[in-house]
Amino acid sequence: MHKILIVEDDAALMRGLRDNFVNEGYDVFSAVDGEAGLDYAMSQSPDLILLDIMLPKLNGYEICEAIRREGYEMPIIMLTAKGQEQDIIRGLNVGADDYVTKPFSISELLARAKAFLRRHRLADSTELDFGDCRLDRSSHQFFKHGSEVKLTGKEYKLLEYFLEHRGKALTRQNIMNQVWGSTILVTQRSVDRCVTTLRQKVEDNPGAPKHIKTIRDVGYRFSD
Amino acid sequence: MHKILIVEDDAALMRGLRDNFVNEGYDVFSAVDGEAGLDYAMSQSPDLILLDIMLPKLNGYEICEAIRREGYEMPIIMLTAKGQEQDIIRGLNVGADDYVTKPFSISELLARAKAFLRRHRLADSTELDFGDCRLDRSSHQFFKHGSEVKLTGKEYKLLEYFLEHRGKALTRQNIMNQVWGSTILVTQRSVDRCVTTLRQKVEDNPGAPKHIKTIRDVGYRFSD
DNA sequence: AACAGAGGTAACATAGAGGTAACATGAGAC
DNA sequence: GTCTCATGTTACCTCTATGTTACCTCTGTT
Repeated sequence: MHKILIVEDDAALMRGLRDNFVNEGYDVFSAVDGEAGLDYAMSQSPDLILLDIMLPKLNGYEICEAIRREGYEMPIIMLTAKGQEQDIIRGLNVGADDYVTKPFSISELLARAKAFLRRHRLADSTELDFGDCRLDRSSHQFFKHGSEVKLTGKEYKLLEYFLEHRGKALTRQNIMNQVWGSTILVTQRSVDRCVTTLRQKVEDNPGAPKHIKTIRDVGYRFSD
Repeated sequence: MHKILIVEDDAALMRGLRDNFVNEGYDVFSAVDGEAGLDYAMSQSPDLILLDIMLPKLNGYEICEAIRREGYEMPIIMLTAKGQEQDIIRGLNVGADDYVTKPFSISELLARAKAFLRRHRLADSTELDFGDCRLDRSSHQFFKHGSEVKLTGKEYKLLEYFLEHRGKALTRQNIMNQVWGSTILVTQRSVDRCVTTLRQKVEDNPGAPKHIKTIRDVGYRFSD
């Protein structure tokens, strides 16, 4: 079941959108102002966001920017009343994936949303390899040099997150948001600790890690 | 510090705009006719331009067009007395990024300007190149002649600052404010020391630096 | 040439970031 | 209930980045 967040302050439009998406079998959550929308996006990490631009408290651009800044990567579709080029460009610049101009056809919007969700799912390759290791998501197992090494839940999610962002510098905050979820309050040192245990299972020489590198004052980086 | 150019022939409006932007900490430059505005834009390459349409000598459209023709890409916000759609479209067609219709609210204009400047910063290319070197911000790595050279946190930030201000004379005070942060109190000699270590990693011949030049009695300048 | 002042840089001191062991807590299995 | 294991927290230790100082070199001025 896909979770969809709709951020829209026009009650009538909201009702229409909600009904249609619920009908298609999505789990719909709604927010009527910018702040609530941003809060929800951060804490619940929905699979897709429909985002109006003109909103009370925080506008759509600001929300979009904030979401991306925190490292979330779910698709965002902007709903814009104005068709002006500059609005669209501005939206795309702050990290939106697509936009529709009001008034829009619901069926077109549904089609676009479906396409994003499908693509997102397909992009998940079931096997993630690096070095002589393999993470198999279908069986939820990790193999090193051909034999299974048991990972705990957090270790698994952390490794998965690293593998989906190879080569990128990741801050502890990014990692906490994505692996722990931003509703959970844990110390940043918990990230360090989990990294340590993961290194002991993943690295040949955990004291001199080859894959999970520390970037002082920043966070970590995974390299193949 | 962002440089803003205001081209406006109405003295009262100019004063109001200037005061507000100076208050927000921008470096404001002004021109009261089209020719002067264009000259300034070309020679100083400000970070943002506020451009009135009705101007003596050259009108706003002509200036905008000329700036873009010369390859400059800073954001331009048009100030237009007329709200007619066609003026707006004409402005966008000749390369403006946004417009506000007089009379406009100063705070709205400030917000838009801020958004453009911020986006410009975010849209900054993730890779910064010079000579045979490359700073990759997404992975937080520095490469020289194709192989990685490790930079410390300060060295990284200092190099990033240099690269964002190539060719400009930077005083030690500028550097301290931007790289160390103006709350941190350190000796200016700390800047020298950091420059030295950075040179040893960046320059082929640190004793005779090619990129990080000293400007006696002033500070430093970075050149490609 | 002598000097003064600016900047380069080696050497040292130290704060603080991160690794990690040890302990605490809490949930699920049985 | 008890046991076990995952995971968060704390404390301690190590190591490195970085600020400061001191001394040297270079440059420009008289």
